[in-house]
Amino acid sequence: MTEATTTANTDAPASRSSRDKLLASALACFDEHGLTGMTIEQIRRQANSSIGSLYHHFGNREGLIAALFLQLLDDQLAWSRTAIDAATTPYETLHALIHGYLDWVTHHPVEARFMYAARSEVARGENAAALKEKNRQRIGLLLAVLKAGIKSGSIRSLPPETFASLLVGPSENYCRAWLADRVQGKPVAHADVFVDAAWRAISATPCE
Amino acid sequence: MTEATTTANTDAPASRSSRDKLLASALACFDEHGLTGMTIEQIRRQANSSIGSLYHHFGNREGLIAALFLQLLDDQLAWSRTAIDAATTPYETLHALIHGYLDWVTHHPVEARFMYAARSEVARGENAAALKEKNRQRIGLLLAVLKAGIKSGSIRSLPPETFASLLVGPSENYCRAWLADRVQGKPVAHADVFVDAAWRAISATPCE
DNA sequence: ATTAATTCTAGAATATTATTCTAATATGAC
DNA sequence: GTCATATTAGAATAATATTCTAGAATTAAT
Repeated sequence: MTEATTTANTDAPASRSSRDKLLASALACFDEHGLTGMTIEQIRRQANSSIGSLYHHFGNREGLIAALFLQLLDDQLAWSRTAIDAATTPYETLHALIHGYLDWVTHHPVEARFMYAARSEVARGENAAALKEKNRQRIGLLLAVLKAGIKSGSIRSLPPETFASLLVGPSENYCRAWLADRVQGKPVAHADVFVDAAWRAISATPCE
Repeated sequence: MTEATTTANTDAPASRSSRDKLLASALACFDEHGLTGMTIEQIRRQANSSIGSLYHHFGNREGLIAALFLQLLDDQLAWSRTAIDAATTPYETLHALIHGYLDWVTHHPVEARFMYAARSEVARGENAAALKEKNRQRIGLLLAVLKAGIKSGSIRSLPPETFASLLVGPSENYCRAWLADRVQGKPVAHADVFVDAAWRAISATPCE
């Protein structure tokens, strides 16, 4: 579903593996019925697959949800990876991070809605460790940049565990609101507002 | 469960209605097994109730979850209501709002975890309207204060639909991280950081 | 190419869980 | 007390997840 949603797939539909079709089908069923409403039978039928095949690939319902979640998480990180790696200053890093996040959600609303809905279940299930590891990588990368900024004086000293929340908290909150139809403007349309707010929150000299 | 967690209940346990016992039991089962893992049978047994009673009060599983969610939402709003009403300036309002939120989550971790987990399901179920109405009330109150602030020049002009995210986004994000054991410090311990960040985000003169 | 090992698919059988349904019991109004 | 209504009970049923066994496809080795 990664490929299918991000690019026009040049391969014939039949070339998509059974596993991928099941993941794509799970996402579609989630969109239609919600996380608790979607059933194994629906997913299996829409993927033209069998119960046996589904359980062979994913073990159980939770495994299917976790697999979809982790794949989407990789997608999301890859989306802004290039821009983040190209950034040289803390501000550029922050800009790439937030803009990339807002942009990904704007272009993948169903995927994002699924991730918000599934995260807490994944975090307590069998694959909790895999999720924690990916989180640590992301946070580690970010904290390194910020600590350098603190030393150089461009970023003020704050409790390290609050940095991530200050940076992406407003963006995440707005994305959730958008996906729940509580606000109308696409997330990426407010990128400047959220980048600016993040910079004000952590910059030593926000008014210059 | 509301009473039980916020105050020492002076009534005898038997005085608690069957409905309330079911709600309390649902919360406990959620804590132990997660939203998708908790079963009607578990909830019924822990509440010393019957299947018929449960369905009489809540209609179905979704109704039970929604009832618990909406009750906790009222709890949460009431928690900081006094402080918010007492506030006279935009900064005081903002302070009361954020501090109250962080304080409630800190003192009601299980309830908060449940709310984060259940919100998206409630938002698409039968009780979506009830949730939307409560949200509108909260947002409306807030926007009134902010618009007055913009007119008086103390708050800068921003897209109205981004205000709520700028104010509570970081706090909410941090609370989720805390409840998922990704950070250690209690949310309310960082209240100053988040109040300050919110003020920087929306103030016309953050550096004075 | 043939065999053997492995992976994958199928779907009936089973187990688990949610929900319905009917009857009985309490509660409150008059 | 009698009626009406609300509540409780739990067996019966329906919906759903999971297991299990067998067979088909694929791969690797010779």
